[in-house]
Amino acid sequence: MKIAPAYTIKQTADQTGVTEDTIRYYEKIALLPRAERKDNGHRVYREEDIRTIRLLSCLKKTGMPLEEMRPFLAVSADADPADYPELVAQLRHHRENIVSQIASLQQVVDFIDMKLDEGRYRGECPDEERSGQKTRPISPMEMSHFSVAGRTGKP
Amino acid sequence: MKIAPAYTIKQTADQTGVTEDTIRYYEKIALLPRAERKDNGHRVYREEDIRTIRLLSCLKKTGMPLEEMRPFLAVSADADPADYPELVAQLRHHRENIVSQIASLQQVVDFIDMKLDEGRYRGECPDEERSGQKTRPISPMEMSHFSVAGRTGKP
DNA sequence: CTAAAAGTTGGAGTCGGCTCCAAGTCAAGA
DNA sequence: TCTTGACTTGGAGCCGACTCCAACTTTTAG
Repeated sequence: MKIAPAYTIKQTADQTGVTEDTIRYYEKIALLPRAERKDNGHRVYREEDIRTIRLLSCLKKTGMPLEEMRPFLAVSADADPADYPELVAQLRHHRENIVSQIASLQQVVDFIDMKLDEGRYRGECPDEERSGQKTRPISPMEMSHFSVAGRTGKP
Repeated sequence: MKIAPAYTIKQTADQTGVTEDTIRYYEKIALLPRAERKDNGHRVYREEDIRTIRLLSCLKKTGMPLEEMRPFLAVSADADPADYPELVAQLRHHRENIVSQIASLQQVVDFIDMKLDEGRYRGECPDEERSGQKTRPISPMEMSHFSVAGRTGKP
């Protein structure tokens, strides 16, 4: 049988771009499960852990607070999410958020593009808070032809 | 001639979803220009200001630190960005970041979708840190058919 | 005239997310 | 044997981004 490759915390940090301190911190606040230890107490990481840490780092880049990441990890660690209906609901909810965030980002890109190839323009953001209605689920497809909402400059 | 509509800080807060305190804070740190005042010292906001605040709020949702937003505002306020080549470079740089962030987010969506309709899977994040090479500029188009990078589960 | 509502200021406090110690353990090399 | 280096722990400190407060000035309603 094959041996599963194991990594030190330093190697893990290098591979994920997350610092050792931060990895330990995530473990401390139980965002990551307590890592396996060697006899000398040193942490050992597996491919799976590295993927998990990458996922965290990825979510972090999107501005998600650490507390909101927990549902992702629950799903990431456990076997079947279908066993936890509440978790599934949370995940769906997060999906919506992210999709709408993609739309926001796409608008920022549009904003920049506009600014870069003409002088004056200001894009709008889709705003899930405004008028408390459900976030409209904009599909990634739909998003790509997002048109400019209004213009401010002279005609 | 028409009168330009003006808003109180409260109305502005309501319309943008940014609290009054935060708006004042942004002004304090000069992220927003000092707002026009009425005779009694109360701040007055115009459509333009509201758009600017929405832009900030939009950028914030993406996890961008306030300091990084300044270039956007410079462009937003000034006339022609082409006058400031360094600013243009910064904007392009930010555009790249955002595009790659969109890709990250899309992967998170994929991750969730996978998790939701089968049991176990773990996606990867595109990682600009790893091996210091330039962020590959993934176009929004290209992104929409992002395929799953690898799979861990059953065939 | 008084009271409540909506604003102003400066400054203090809070909270999330690290980041940086100091003190200690262990393993390998000169 | 001594030192170097990679790790461990608990805890303190820091910074960004608010958030709250006290003291004050209007303005509007009753």
